[in-house]
Amino acid sequence: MTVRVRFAPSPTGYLHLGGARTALFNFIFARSQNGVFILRIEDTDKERSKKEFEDDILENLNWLNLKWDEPVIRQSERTDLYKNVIKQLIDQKSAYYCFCSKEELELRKQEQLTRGMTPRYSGKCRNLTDSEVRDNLKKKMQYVIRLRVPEKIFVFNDFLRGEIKIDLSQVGDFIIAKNENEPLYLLANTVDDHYQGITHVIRGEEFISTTPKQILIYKYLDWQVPIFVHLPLVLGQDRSKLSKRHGAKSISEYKKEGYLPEAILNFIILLGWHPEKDREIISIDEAIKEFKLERLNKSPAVFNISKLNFLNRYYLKQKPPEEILPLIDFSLYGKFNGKSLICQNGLVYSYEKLLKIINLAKERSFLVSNLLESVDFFFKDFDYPKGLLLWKQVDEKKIINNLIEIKDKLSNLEEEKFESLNIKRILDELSFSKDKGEYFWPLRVALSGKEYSPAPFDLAEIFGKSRTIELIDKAINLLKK
RNA sequence: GCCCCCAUCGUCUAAUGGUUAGGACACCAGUUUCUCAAGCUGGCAAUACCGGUUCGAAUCCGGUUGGGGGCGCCA
Repeated sequence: MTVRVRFAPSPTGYLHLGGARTALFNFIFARSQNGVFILRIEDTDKERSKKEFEDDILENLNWLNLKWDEPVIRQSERTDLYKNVIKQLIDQKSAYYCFCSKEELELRKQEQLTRGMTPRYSGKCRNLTDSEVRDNLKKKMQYVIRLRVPEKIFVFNDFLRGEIKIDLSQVGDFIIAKNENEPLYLLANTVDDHYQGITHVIRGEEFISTTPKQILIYKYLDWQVPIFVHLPLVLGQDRSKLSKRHGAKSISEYKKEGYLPEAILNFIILLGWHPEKDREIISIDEAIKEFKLERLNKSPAVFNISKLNFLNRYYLKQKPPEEILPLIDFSLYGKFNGKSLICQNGLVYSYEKLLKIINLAKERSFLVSNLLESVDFFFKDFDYPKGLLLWKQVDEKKIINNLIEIKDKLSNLEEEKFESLNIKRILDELSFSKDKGEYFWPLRVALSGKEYSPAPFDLAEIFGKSRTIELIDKAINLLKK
């Protein structure tokens, strides 16, 4: 039998890390079994469902490269299907009309709660006769449709947790539809899982307690019950469920901040699953090869940003600069036309030079969004305090002298040899048997204006001969003042 | 309050009856270096508690405690 699994989000919020993780486990399981991964949008709640959220979910699943195999199903487009099932359940007396008012129910619920009981429906409308129901409907009384729940101990099997026992007498007859045309989650979800031939329901642990209710629907309709796999939850730093309402960041926010999809996927797959050997860096393709449902964890995982940051740095370092370049927003630094960058101060950087800059910068940042911050001196005129040029206790005159020496040597270096290796050699020769800092430090400050930066010879190559000389002159003049 | 789930370093986790309880992140130190970052080397750090089963328990069983989830005409 072909494995068929689904990710079934409701479009009532942006796709967040927890949702992406559920989608990922479904996706990986499907791929590992040569199965089918389905995306279903559960938009039965017309009040809260928004197109904006649906678009966000689709867009970000695509960005994460979690591609679904069949056209997207929207519950709002399948009302006929639910209608038939609701009718059948009523006809066979598995479900019934309930005319109790919301106020009445709320009152009873509060009463039960204060008495320390689990709130449940009394079953007041359970045994209304057909004619009573007809009369009430004729009178246009407000109603809902409830499922008849037997009072017995119900046992079901969870793939990870084994047998779970729930006392149905504590559950009570629950609402499956607002009316003949409007199913609620519990019903719509079950009907779709059945008609879409879902074999494994892989979803969050928060659904464990509703599972018996859903299985009851399967039983009433004589449908094959799928295998249930309840994933442990992802908890926030405060150890509560990571959810939209708790301000969990959306995937699109992570994207905007400069996280790479590879890093996010690697991060979330380790939340509740681990490959057999001690391995932290794992791609989705590798994970698919060795994925086994059995190795899924049962305990919740606390979300921890520093590991995500570590992974992002790792993947950023691995990524060739030409793949990073298109991800960068150059508008902060000048006009980028796809080939070269023209800075506000008139400096121009070719595509090749931008790649070199990215190579230097990616060692110093773990996010794409602030990648160029550490090397912004390339793109603008900058100032720095005179004292920054000084190295240890070496006096100003010596530093001026050294900068002049460097300048002379570099001036003599031919344009086409103005490369990092050659420049480094010159600096090494000048500082031979001396404290290297006397030469490297002031040049580095002259070229970057910063206390911390990449190596001066790398900066010089990218700046090019004339800009390098210009910046050295600027430093010398600053010292002479 | 009631029901359900869970329990190994601060965090993510490995070890499915026999290991000095392993790895990764974070943190700290050393190394490299003109600076920063990266890299490399090392260090700190855990089986929640109490009983039981067993020659032997992180692992199996019971209880306690702690954490989480659910108890909607939300999903």
